[in-house]
Amino acid sequence: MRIGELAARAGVDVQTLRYYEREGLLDPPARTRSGYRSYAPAHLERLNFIRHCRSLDMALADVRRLLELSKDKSASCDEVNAKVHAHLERVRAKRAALQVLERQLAALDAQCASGHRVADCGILEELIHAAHGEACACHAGPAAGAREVSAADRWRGR
Amino acid sequence: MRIGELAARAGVDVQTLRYYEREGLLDPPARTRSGYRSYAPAHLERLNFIRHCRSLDMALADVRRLLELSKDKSASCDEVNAKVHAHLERVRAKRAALQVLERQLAALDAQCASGHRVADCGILEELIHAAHGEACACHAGPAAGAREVSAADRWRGR
DNA sequence: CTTGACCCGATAGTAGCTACAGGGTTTTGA
DNA sequence: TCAAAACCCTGTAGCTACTATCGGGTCAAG
Repeated sequence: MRIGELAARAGVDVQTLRYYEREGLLDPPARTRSGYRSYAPAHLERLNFIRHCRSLDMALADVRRLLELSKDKSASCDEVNAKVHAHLERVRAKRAALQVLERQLAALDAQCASGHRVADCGILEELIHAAHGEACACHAGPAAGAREVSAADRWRGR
Repeated sequence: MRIGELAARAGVDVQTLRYYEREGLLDPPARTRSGYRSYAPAHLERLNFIRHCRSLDMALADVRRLLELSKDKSASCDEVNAKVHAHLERVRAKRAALQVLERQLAALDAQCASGHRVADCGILEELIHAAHGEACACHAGPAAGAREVSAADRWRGR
């Protein structure tokens, strides 16, 4: 199986496969004489596993570790459980933060009266006004929850 | 006001301010003879506006546009309204996707029986099993909703 | 006059791809 | 038989919104 076929079968981009190989998630396949990658069915299985984990929004580093762990059948699976559980908690936290954010934006969106000029745009006014009250960020205003979104946006990087 | 003070007052990193300046979000301030940045109070106001928009998870490109628009008081505010509304819709979609994801992960997490070895780890088994059923991605399986999360993760980039 | 806190610009790194550029190879069909 | 199209290769740069580090300059206190 050449790279294009594997990519099509798994529904990913060819570039992504080369990227996974570079990152050590997919074993380097055999090569034809002309240097083309030649994949075995096992590669497709592994790739499907990776994509499934990614569809659950797991970090590639975690996926790589799960792949390692799954090789050693006699190893303890505590780490697997912990990883999945920790990931669930992060997703939970992020979803909660987005819920707060959604409410704030909905309120902002509702400010849009029929003012057609920027001069009396309720949204801009609200944005500027809120910005004033928020300076110094040393109190727990309504934006405190949302502020965590930006941080949470990077949770996979930790 | 030097950069350190402005950063402290707005609760951001000094580097972030230099970044905002480079990106055209903050006007270049005056400089002292030795080249230090010297900010006016207006810079703090503007910065607070930016940080408030960011706390609502808006993209910097959108913030930059809002700043431009807010200068011309006689301009139409349709674009402001549209931007905020579109942003709200993206947040809504992402939150919904995360909700689906959360359910899937919770189910996965519940698979963790008391098997202590990888060989009989319910989670790994489930991950591998699900990956099999998912190949080709041409049907709408339970992961279809979650798959949008990864895509949604990049919605700001579009 | 030295120590430490501050500041400068430039560069590189983060996650997970995606999109080139500038080549070589294989397949198809006229 | 040969040309075009479709595929493949490596390497590099781009995306977001920062953050960190480097090597050096400046300033205030003691």
